[in-house]
Amino acid sequence: MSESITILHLLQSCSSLQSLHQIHARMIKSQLDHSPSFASKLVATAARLHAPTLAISILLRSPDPLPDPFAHNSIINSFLHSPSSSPLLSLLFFSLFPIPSPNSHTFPPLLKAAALSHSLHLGSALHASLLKLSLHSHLHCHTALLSFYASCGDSLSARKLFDRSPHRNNVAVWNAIISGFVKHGRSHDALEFFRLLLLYTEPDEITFIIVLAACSHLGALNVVRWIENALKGMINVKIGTALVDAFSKCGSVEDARRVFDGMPERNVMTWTVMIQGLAMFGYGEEAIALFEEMVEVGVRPDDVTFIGVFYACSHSGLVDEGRRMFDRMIKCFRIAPKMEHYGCLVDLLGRAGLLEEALRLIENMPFEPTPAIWGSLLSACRKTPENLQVIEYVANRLMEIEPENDATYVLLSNIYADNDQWDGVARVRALMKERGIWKTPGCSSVEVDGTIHEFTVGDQSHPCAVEINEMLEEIDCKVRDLGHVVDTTKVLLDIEEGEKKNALMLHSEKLALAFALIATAAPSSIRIMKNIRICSDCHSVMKLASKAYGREIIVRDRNRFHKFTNGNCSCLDFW
DNA sequence: GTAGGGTTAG
Repeated sequence: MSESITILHLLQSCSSLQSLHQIHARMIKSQLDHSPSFASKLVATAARLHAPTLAISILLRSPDPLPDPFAHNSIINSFLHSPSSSPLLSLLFFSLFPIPSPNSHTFPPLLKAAALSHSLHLGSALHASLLKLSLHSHLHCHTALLSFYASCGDSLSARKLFDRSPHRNNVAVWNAIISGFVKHGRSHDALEFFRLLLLYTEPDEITFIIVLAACSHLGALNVVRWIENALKGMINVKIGTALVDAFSKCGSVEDARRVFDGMPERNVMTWTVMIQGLAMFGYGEEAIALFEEMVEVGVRPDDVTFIGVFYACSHSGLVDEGRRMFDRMIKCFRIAPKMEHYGCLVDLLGRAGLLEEALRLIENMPFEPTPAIWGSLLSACRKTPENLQVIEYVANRLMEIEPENDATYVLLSNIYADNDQWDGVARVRALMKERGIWKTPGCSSVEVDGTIHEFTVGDQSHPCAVEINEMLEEIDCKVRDLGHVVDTTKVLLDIEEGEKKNALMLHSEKLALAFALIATAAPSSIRIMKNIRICSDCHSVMKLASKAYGREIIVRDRNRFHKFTNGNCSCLDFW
């Protein structure tokens, strides 16, 4: 075998930088390093081994310029994928080392880097280059461009490209735009596009995974069921895990468990989503039991699994179990606790009223406490409003670090309201006004006959707005008939003076409830999903409405479910 | 001829 063929084979199978150096020495000895095609392969091999800077140094030492873009493309890719590198470096390399003749392989990774660094400027410049080179319609460049605009939130440009796309029979183009919608909280649009996709082409596994994420945000249980049916018999670990997760997040832990039990193969993610699903619904003991089963069958839990485990403990008030699990995570599984784990533990202790222990934990953490840690203590404090001194201390710390974060103000205001301290509420609201803080509007969704209806606070844009308002009044009357006085004060505080009457129960989840009551007949249960950061105070209304209308009402507030039946709530949280 | 697009839990 000639030396050059041997070196080609060696480069192909090279798996360490040490052997790369040896091959390089051999190339110099046989003077092959002067050949542009060999130099190019050497550079590409260094890039493949996640050594982009070594690749650049070989590139610079190569005697002749390399006309083939292969070596440059490999370095761009290497900067994008090397664990210790930043995507911006691939863009920097591209601008500092111009490629003599860039091709269709050059741009997709650069566009991905621009998307990852949220740089609309750099991406638009790449778009211009693509147009200049007439590469803009090339399938992979076109998809990458579309994905770039969609994931940067420039949906107008994304839509423009998509509407004129010559590749609308290609599923990747659809996946790019649908995933862009999901990333920007427009899951409703994502589902609309999914329906449209079915008219043009066949969805693939990636489509289903993206769409299942959209369903999870919206609580589109029937769409998840439809997908499960469409996939009959073709459920692998990935799609099965996504299904289990989507079913749990849509409020059907039973369906999640059914899919989980039927899976022939499960990995750490599958177990983790099932544990989380049980935890979300308040089945803390079951979640812990499943964790033990997981360990017993030999699946090693990771750091995310423990988030689910702590979540289960805090949701079900299992304080000792939580403390034990924290020790076990460190000692038995050698997992170093991250900030998120401390956050969970702080939440658990805070909810149990052990504020001093929670504060001690924060002080003894090996990291500087983040706003998220203080925030998790503050929201946990809501369970024990009698500790107002600690609450005010924590809230003040938070307002110092993050004066622009609306969640802190709203939380503190709600805690004062829980304690009937209306002067406190007024103080916080005045502070918000003074500092120009805007509350992020909450958004709730409800599925009726497979269609998702979305509502924001005070939303009057629904076609049935008139009926919804009448229904809200009716709910109010029925609830009063039950002999309970609805405390609407907290709701009214959000609204300016003079609008009190109309403002009654205009929180987004109440609008969703009123619509669902009009649109569905008893005894069907009502599932309302709320994707926001802050809890609002609709709990008592939901409780009473479940009794007045004989309905089961399930409300998801972020990742916690509250189940209301016949005037009772099955969750331990907060209330 | 090598490589390139859409993707998985808190």
